Amino acid sequence: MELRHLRYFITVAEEGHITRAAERLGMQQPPLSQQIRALERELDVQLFRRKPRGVELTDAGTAFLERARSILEEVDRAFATARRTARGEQGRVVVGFTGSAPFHPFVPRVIRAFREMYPLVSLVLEESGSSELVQGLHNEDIDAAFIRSPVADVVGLVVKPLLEEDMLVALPAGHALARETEDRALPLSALANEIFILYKRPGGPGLYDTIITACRGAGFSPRVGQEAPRIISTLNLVAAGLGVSVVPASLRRLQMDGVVYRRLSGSAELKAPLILACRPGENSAAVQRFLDLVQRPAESVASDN
Amino acid sequence: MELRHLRYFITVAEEGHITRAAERLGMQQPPLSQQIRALERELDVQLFRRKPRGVELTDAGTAFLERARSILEEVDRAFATARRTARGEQGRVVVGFTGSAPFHPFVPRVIRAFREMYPLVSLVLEESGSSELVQGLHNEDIDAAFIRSPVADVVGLVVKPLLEEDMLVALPAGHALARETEDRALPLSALANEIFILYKRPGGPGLYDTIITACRGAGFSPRVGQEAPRIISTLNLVAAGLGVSVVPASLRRLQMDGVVYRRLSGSAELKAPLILACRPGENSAAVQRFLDLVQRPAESVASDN
DNA sequence: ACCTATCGATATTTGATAGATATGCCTCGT
DNA sequence: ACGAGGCATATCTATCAAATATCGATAGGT
Repeated sequence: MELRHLRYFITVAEEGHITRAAERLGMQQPPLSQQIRALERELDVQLFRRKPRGVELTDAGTAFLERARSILEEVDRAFATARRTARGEQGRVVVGFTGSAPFHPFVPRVIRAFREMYPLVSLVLEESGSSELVQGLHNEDIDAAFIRSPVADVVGLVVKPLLEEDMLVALPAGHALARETEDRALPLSALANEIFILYKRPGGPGLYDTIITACRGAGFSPRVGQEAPRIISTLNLVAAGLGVSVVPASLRRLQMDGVVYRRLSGSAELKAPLILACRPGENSAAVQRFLDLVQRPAESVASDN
Repeated sequence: MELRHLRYFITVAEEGHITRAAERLGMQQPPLSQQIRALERELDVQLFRRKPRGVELTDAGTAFLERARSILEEVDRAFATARRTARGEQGRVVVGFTGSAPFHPFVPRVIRAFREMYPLVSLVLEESGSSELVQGLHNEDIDAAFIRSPVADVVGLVVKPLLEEDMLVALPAGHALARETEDRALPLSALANEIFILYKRPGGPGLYDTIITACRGAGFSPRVGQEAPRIISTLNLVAAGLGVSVVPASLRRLQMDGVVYRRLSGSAELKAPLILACRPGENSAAVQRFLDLVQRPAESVASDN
């Protein structure tokens, strides 16, 4: 059996008339009669009762008609699905991000834009640590990740800097340096005697190294206090008065009681990058759409905090 | 597109290898390659990535594979449905019966047997008055009906007597005739002075006429009291002491408080028939199965009450 | 690094079969 | 009774699926 038989059968059933159906199908009556008979022979079921004026569905024919229609519909749907999947309009994209990434407005903005442009793509979001994200990319558990800094084991991954943002110092509310006018930039060297609460990623260098290096550049070697497993937890420690921290500017959105942010000056190298990591080649079209969308406006949006 | 393309596609997807798939399909590799390409061309979607050793589904191909499989399954189901419907193993049968019919064990027995033999046929049961049932047969609302007596407007319907059963007299519990030993038959003439509560069917002769005729044959003209719209309601009136009634023997199963049944003698013609009515020709196979099943064992079961 | 086996693509031929043409036969309506 | 309408049958044609032969690319062995 072929779909042709179903198409013919449906038309004949709808017309109740082989000759008219043949006309509608753009063919002659005899071959249509033959194909219908061939279908009946294969089914070993009489689908039509031949009447002197036209044909009429048998009960078996009626039952078959329903099914035949739904089969053709499903064929159409299968076509549409394949095409949409090929075009990246349908499918699944798993996006990972570190805890600090979504605070930069770029990330939620681009995710929202993607959902609007490709509503049929199911977008799975996963927050996790940078090393887990990199691992996830290798395992093909995730397709793309927003991370904060170049990672060690990114060999075999594509890493694209999206934007850089300034870093702020986060001070406990009662701190001496927090009393000054907030919007005046603080020289990094002013923090020489502070205890630093830093986010230390287990596997490889992150913002940690960036900060240490910047401090050295400002002429002091920072005293590092407690380390926290996630950026947000460092702020909890700052709020508790255990020290100061240096965090990406977008974290300012996270208004925590007991934490005051101040801009830093004289440390041009103290920037927090936002990086997109993905697997090279072999990405599904939907993933490719996502990557394109993320990178295209990245330049224009750039660092508008 | 034809089902052939789907069959080929699925096999290639499963083998990941065109040459092996061709082998499994009992054909050569080049035509299979061509058909796959033709499918891709029609879809305008690449379904396979050609690798040096075999082929590999693309994401679109994976999405399409699922659908393709379910389409072929649905085709199989459509075939099975058509065949079963043709054989009468699937479909719908609407059976009507008058209120008194199901009390004869033959009716529930045959219905149960049908359900067991043809579990895929949805059997709809409808209790209704004889004239409504006849009307329903004409309107094609019902396919077969168990009725009690030859009906007037059965023209155009097939009417098949299934069995005959004796009739009993139903007496009020306190009645003089009810005091005698119950299992001794009562001559019909003994009821000469009783008031008869009879079921009077609006459209045509029924048991009503049978009873009147039998009484005349026994030498008296019955005094007819209240008439009830359904046989069972006559028994309510009997229980209330408003008179006696004559009902099919199977109604004995309906043990009502205040009603006593006695056999009748000397009235061979006083029989209650059970009749199967249906439309001539043009019945669905499932209905035909039902009619066959009802009539085949009807002779053997006959009148075992 | 080269050579060879593997496997898909391409080119050409063959064959099956869907479809066209011509005609027959049955039924209904006039 | 006759003609028109409509499906079936018979025969022919053309298309397209499949077979055969060959090419080309790649991976893996030596």
